[in-house]
Amino acid sequence: MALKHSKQREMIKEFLMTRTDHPTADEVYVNVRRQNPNISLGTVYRNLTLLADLGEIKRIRVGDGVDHFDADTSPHYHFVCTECGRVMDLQMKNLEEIVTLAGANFDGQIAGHVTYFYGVCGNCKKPGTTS
Amino acid sequence: MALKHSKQREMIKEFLMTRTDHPTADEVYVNVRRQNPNISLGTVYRNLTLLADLGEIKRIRVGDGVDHFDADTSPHYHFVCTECGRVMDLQMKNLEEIVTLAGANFDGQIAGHVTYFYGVCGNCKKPGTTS
DNA sequence: TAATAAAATAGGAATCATTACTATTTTAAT
DNA sequence: ATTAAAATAGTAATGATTCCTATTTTATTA
Repeated sequence: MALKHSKQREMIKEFLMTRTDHPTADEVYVNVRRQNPNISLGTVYRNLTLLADLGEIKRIRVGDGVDHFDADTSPHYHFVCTECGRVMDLQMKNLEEIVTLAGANFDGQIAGHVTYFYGVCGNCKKPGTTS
Repeated sequence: MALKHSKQREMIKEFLMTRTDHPTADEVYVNVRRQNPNISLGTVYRNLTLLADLGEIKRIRVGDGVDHFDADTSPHYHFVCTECGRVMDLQMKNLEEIVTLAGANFDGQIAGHVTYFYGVCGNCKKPGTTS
């Protein structure tokens, strides 16, 4: 833990660590405001970006137009439910080898890949379960 | 070709078909305006969305905050250059089998995957080449 | 401990991509 | 030719995110 965090930054990181789903900046804002009603949305954004730059959290983009954040920085994949929009973790091995495949007929230098999966989550599959 | 396209819609699709890179809505707008200086940005957006919904073009999201569009609707992967931001095609086999891997320890129904690669493109690799 | 400097905040304004709205025009159908 | 449907241009609205600035908090130093 190189940098000493401000109170609000610590709060934001703590909150993220309690969550296995992957909140958006606004969700972080709404929740953290319960402990600190004065915190501003700008502060949430600034600190999420800072934490992501430090590598202490991860920014997740799954094409829904909103950034999600994850306190688990270990490499893993995500699933987005096309019904409820939730983003959840997937238990599966890393696919780094596909970078080699991708580089085989390509001129440039491939540094990495982004992969996520989509479909209907376990909750939405069960009819009548609106949660 | 089920639906008869309007003049501007046809123009947009034609333009996309001439491009192997993957223009954004604004790039489409700027270019198509050369043939029809009166076309509005709203029309470009509306028709790109319509064409994508019809399956005649594909919307590509590579996490740069802007949608790109591709007239090639066959399944293939993309590469984003972290230097110049360009989005280009990759020559490689489809990885649909990873959906099975992803579904192995997952509760829901996985319908598909999104994968793209990033790194430095051939052009940006060569130092001094600013193009 | 008081004074000074640096870092961070709250709150609001600005930005940028995209979508929505509406009066008008174009195209199709009768 | 008349009427109805579809699409457009142009502009306003939206929503996520970033930027700006006066003020506050925290750290540093004498």
